[in-house]
Amino acid sequence: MLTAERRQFILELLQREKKVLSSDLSAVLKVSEDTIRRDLRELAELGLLQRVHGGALLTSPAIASYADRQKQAPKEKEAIARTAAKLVRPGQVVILDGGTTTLQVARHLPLGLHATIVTNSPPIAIALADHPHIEVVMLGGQLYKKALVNVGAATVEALRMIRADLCLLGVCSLHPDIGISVTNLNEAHVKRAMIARATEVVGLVTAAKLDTAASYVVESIQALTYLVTAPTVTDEMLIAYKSLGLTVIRDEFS
Amino acid sequence: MLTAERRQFILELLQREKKVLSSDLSAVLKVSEDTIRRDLRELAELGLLQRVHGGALLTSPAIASYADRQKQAPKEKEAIARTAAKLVRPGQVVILDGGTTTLQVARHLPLGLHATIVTNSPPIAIALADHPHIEVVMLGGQLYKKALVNVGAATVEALRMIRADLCLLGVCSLHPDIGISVTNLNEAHVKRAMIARATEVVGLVTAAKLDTAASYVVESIQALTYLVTAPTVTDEMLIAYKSLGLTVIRDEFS
DNA sequence: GTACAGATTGCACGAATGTGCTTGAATTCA
DNA sequence: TGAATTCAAGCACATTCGTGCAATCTGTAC
Repeated sequence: MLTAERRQFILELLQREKKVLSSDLSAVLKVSEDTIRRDLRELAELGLLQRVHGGALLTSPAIASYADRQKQAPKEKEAIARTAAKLVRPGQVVILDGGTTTLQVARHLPLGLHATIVTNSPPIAIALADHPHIEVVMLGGQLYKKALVNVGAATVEALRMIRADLCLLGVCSLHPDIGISVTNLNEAHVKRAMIARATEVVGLVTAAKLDTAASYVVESIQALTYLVTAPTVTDEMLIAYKSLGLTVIRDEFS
Repeated sequence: MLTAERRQFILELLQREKKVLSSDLSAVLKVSEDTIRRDLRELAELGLLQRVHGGALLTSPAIASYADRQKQAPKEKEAIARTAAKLVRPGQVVILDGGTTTLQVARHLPLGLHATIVTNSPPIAIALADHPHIEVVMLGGQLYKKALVNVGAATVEALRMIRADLCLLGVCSLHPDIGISVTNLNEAHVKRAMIARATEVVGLVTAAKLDTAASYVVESIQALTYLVTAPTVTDEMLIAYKSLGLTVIRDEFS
């Protein structure tokens, strides 16, 4: 195994596990701990990980907490993301909201797909950077650090220039009567603008977010064209939404 | 076997195996390792593979150039970045250009610093997300994947709303007569707009970029207030720049 | 056919890189 | 505090790399 290859492996493992131990890596990769330490030191110098006694952690606390959320129900999110990614047609202009589920969508877009992705999320932009045929348009604004998305008047204003075919919206809370709601007013404004600028709107929602509400209301349920949810959600939970005219898409168990 | 034919074979094998070893290729193709190394070097220059010690790896072309550049002279870049980070005063609004050196600047800003950072680089925005007292303003635009920065009319337009105290500019090429130049026209437009919107402009430049020029000229040397460069650069190399009125800052050896 | 320029290749040699080991210092934990 | 682990620095060894140089091959012009 080549040195560069080994380091790439370490980074990938770190991405998945959130932390790595020198001793484990030494055993798994069958090289001395010295070599592992050298690897970790050099990767840390490049800013690709954070060196700590005994191993290494993901780069920054903020990204780590972001990574934490990424670990919450990853299976469910991935299933939703995979299904949602199939809704994107070649040549479309798609607004991709920020969030951990939508980040998964970005990762699951087929490599051959030609499309334009408009997003307010720096991590999504970076994730799409090595996608050969996707044009990425980034919406500027103030960075809302907790969610790693750009928000504010600049973001809403930039959206006024966009006329998209599809909007994939990460939904924090969904309730039949209250509608789509979030915990941050700026995010609400941006999501509302995104909905307004797309022909079809898809809500991505995990089971835990169904029938909940937060402080700031984005739009009513009718603003959504499709609802993509996990296979674990029962039909019963969805009756109220279907009766409001929503088309519900659930992935088969994979 | 023709040279072109051999290189084609290398690329195909790489596509299948994800990696190739110089020694293996030498044996299979019955040529010396020197020839293989030459092949790999030239293919890497074309961006068709990623050269590593011992062989080559498959690469996603867009992001590869960025990853490569991150590995070039990291020590020197860090020294420059550390020095440049000291120029930021509390409370200032600072435009931080994209690039590998400026990313290091972001990482070296003191944790206690209160400031606003305006940037067109998603990686810089993410790097600053865990900084407790820095407000991050992201400039939108089209993502230029090779450098991971946003460019285009939207970026320039967004800058018109900004009036910054300081601009830290990653300089690709610097020449006493030609000025600051870059390899991409859109980048040139953005850098020019950044310079125009800041009271003081700092150029960050590694030794290899001094006295070079690229296709698109951003501004003359006089547009810069300060030039930050590495301790390895000799006084002699800087005479021409100093005589143009530039204040040159070199870090002490660390 | 002959001469010549340019490209390609293999070889030699010194430099750079990667690895494991040893030693002594630093860190962590009981 | 003491013991165990982890770390950094230095050393030796093997591999890989880059460069300069000479030999070979290719195509072109005369």
